[in-house]
Amino acid sequence: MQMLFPCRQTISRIHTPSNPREDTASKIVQVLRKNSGIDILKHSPLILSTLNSHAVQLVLSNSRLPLRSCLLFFNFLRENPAHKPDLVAHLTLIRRLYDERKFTDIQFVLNCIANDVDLRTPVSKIVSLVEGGTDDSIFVQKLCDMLFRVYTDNGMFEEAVVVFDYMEISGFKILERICIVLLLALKRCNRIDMCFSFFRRMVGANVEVTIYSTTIVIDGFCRRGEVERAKDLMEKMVTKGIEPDVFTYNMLINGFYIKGMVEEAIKMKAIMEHKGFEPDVVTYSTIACGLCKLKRYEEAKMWLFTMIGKGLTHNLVTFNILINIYSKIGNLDEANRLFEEMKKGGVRPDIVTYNTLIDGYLKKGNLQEIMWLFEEMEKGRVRPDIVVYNILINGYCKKENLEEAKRLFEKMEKGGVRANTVTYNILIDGYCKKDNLDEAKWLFEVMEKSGVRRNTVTYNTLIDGYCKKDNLEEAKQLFEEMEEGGVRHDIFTYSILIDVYCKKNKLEEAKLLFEEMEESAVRPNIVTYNTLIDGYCKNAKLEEAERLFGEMEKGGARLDTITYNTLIDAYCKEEKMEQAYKLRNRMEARGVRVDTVTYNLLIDASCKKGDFKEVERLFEEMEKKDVRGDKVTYTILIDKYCKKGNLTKAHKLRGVMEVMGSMPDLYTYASLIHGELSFGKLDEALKLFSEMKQRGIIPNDFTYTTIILGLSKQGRLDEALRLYDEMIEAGITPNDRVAFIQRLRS
DNA sequence: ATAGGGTTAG
Repeated sequence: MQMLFPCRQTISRIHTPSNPREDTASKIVQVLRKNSGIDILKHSPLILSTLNSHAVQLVLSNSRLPLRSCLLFFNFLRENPAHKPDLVAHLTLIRRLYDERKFTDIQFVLNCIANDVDLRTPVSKIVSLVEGGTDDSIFVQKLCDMLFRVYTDNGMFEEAVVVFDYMEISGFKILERICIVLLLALKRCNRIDMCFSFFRRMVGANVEVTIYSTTIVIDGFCRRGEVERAKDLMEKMVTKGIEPDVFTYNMLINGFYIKGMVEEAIKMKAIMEHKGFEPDVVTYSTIACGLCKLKRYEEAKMWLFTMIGKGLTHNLVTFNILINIYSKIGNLDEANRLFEEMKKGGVRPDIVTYNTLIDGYLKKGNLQEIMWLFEEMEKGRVRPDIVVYNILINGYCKKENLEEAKRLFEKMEKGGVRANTVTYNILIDGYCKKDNLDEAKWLFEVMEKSGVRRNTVTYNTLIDGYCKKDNLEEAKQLFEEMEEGGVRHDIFTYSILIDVYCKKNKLEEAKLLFEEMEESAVRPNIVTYNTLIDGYCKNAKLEEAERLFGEMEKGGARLDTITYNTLIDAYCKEEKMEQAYKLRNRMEARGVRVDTVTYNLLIDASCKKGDFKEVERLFEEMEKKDVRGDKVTYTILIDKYCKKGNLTKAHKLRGVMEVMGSMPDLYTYASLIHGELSFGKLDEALKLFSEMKQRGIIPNDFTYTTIILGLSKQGRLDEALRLYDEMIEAGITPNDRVAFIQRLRS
């Protein structure tokens, strides 16, 4: 303990001034008692030259000198390296300050002691120094309280605990109120273990602990994701007669929220009600938020409506959550209505409100509304923050406009808003999805250099990028790098790798990883299962897939649309249409949303069978069930009509799809071009070909090859050659069917 | 309380 307090000086006792230079002291007192005495003293080198520790002590303890003058003198000495006041001087002043109950000033002086290595002294020594002339134990206790507080405020937690120990040994009464300062400070600094151990010391020292301190520790555990431990602590305290209150319950509910355990959070709310506590706005908001995190927006909405129904009023947070819900489910009209309602009700929207709405409108492609929101923000002096930049940069990335995304990124940094981990993650994902792994990896390196922390999402994004590019080596290396760098693998990391193994027909490897995942206590979720089921399906192991599916169903897992679609696809591919329809009906019966993909699978299968009646029936059914066709739906049909030679119908459908808001993509164009060419309509095909390129759709090798062959068949060799070069330029490797071009060249 | 990553169909 002594080590904590380097103490170089030898201290004489305070209250026995045996100073041979009482002269100096009384001279100084005389000067200081005058008006502006301190200024006179500053210009009296003769007096100052005789000043020493004892003289200072005499001056400060002289009751004829007003306290104000003492403080001026003390500060003058502090600013003067030659006359730096020693520990005794500090303590003398403290004693005087205490007599006049100037506690703020005492804290200031104690602060000086704590922050000066030369003065720092063990609490026992300080006490022995002041106790020499006083048996005022209330003063000593008060001094300890304040010293404890000063150490805490300065982040000197170990020193604070030493004071606590001293107080315990001395048999002082330690108030919970004092200890809470340290508990809160430790929690704020994320020193949760120390927070808990100090709490235990409090209990051990018979401090009258209440639910207040207990809740601080519980909150600390919860925030660190240790909600179970928090719950255990609560239960243990209940046996000691300390009952949780609304705050405690809310903290525990928040703990479950952090871990994504909404069901547990809801259970906890029931318990608190059972114990006679009314859930408040925080309780309901936390549960609603937890449901939002799980994308269960309808339930989240219900909870908030229940809250309002109970007469609890909306605040900024609940408005923001509700606006977020409507934004996420795409009902921007309702989100905007709430936005107006909150303003009318006198709740000022904040940066979160604006960001939420901007994100919602961006995903709807409504740029006009976004402009208005930005104008309103400026008027309300709400400054754009990193989150809204990330939203916009992400918008550009998802539209594959990486140039604009990067431009905004640079503009943002020039404007003084620093990119964070999320910003980089967004851009890295953008470049990965654009197949520009070099740029993605470069940004990954830039993060390191600019001191932006790389987290699990960063690694997952890049690993997925490499997996999708078939670069398993790089992916695996990053996976290992995570371990070394202390970045945790999570369910995404495993799912990404399990997927790539499934897709590469390495089912054994996938299963091995699945087991490894369970060992590292990462629980598989619906995505992991869907990935594996698809892996089995596509590797001719339908029975295995069915087995896993049944296991999930029995285990009470929430099977989702993708789970069903994956199996329906497998049945369609094996032409087991009866089974496919049976599953479709089952998903409906279980309340699982039948979506566009489900219909696309059935429509495609019916097309392949040539059962157009069924195709039409399915189309009608989609309309009735309000399932919108997408570009894949239309492309399936367009392809079918092209193959049948009904080009008029195919083009008509292409028109319909654009009216319905689905843009034709690579596959659509490929079908149409192939259709035109098989009827010798080369110019029509060329027109489509340049149209798709104009729209920024990069043709694949199949499209290039088909067009090049079409051109060469009609003797238009120059054009064929030009396209061939264009294809090479685009980085597409030519296949055997156009190898003749090389010979043609030479 | 707002932003980022993994699974299905042509």
